[in-house]
Amino acid sequence: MQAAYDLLAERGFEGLRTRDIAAKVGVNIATLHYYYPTKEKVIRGVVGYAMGRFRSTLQPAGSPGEQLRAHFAGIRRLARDEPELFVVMGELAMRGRRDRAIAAIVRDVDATWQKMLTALLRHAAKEGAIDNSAKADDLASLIVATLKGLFILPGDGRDAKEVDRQLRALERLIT
Amino acid sequence: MQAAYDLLAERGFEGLRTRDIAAKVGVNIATLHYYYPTKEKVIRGVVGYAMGRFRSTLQPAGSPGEQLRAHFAGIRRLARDEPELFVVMGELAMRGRRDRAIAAIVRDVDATWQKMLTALLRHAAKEGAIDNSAKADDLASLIVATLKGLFILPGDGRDAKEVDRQLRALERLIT
DNA sequence: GTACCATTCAATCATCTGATTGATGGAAAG
DNA sequence: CTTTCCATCAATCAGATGATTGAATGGTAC
Repeated sequence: MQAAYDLLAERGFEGLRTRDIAAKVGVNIATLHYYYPTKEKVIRGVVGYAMGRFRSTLQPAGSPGEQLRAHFAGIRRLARDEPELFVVMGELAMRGRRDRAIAAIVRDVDATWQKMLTALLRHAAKEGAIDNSAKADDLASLIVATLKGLFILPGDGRDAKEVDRQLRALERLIT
Repeated sequence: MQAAYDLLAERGFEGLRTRDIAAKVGVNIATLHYYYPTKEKVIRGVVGYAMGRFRSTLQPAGSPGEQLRAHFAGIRRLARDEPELFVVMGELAMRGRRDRAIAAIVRDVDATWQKMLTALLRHAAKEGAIDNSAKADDLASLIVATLKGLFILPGDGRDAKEVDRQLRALERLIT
């Protein structure tokens, strides 16, 4: 799974080969097929691995008023420490267009993310930390879209400074 | 180019085959290779085709104060009328990670988009239509990221209503 | 010691895929 | 009419690719 995950991040679905996965593990192709009968099964495994990894970072922590900022900081740290994760998420998002099973999983993670953000925004609004003119769930889905655009898609703002500036602009808009 | 573009939107780079392109045109593979010696050349052609298509929608129009809203409406209309374009842009963005030439082109289009938005925001700020506490270019790059996340990546908000709500939330945040 | 089972591998298969070749037909040039 | 050039095609190639097979290895149970 680790090898497949790494190769998926490195070459995308376009360049993912069962032979390469087996080679990276240092094992015969037949051995790979012994555990994962088809390439599809391998991919399913990787999807679970990657999504679990992302899910585990969604748990909010810290003082209520600071949770939103903490969440952004957490995502930014994740992007710095494990950039492959966002590449894989992009690959999965794209593949979700043509693969119902993957689409369902991606949708599920998105929904979890958005719900968490919604709750977090409601909290912050009650404390008066943010403006609550917009409905929390609308704002949450917008923020999710922004963060995805910011971290999943490769863009101009790839250097840490640029991302920092963009996140600050986002915080300023919300609060 | 049209056939290759359509197939790229339909199957992604992962499933793009020269044979299928030729078949879609109703022509022999050798004929395709007669005009485009390699698959790479075909792809370059499609990139130019797609990016030109998007670029042509970036020209702002309408009364100064309404240009921002008009821009959002234009993107939304484009997403409705030509959803393939955004799929292709997503494919290109992803491939840009592994293909310097494509990355440069994508970066260029992004920069054009962001500059246009920056100018548009400055206009609106002078008119007092929007808050100008944030630097225009920071805000512009943030908006580009949001729009990309909203339209390029497949998400929960695929139905027109959801997108409408998200765009309205974005407008409310900015103004 | 023998039978059984899980694991691994070298070799191989069938198909896919980008690309090439040599031939054919037809239009333009002389 | 003949020559030349352009466009197209059927056929084919070489390498890649997902998957399978049958044999070998080593460990466990009886």
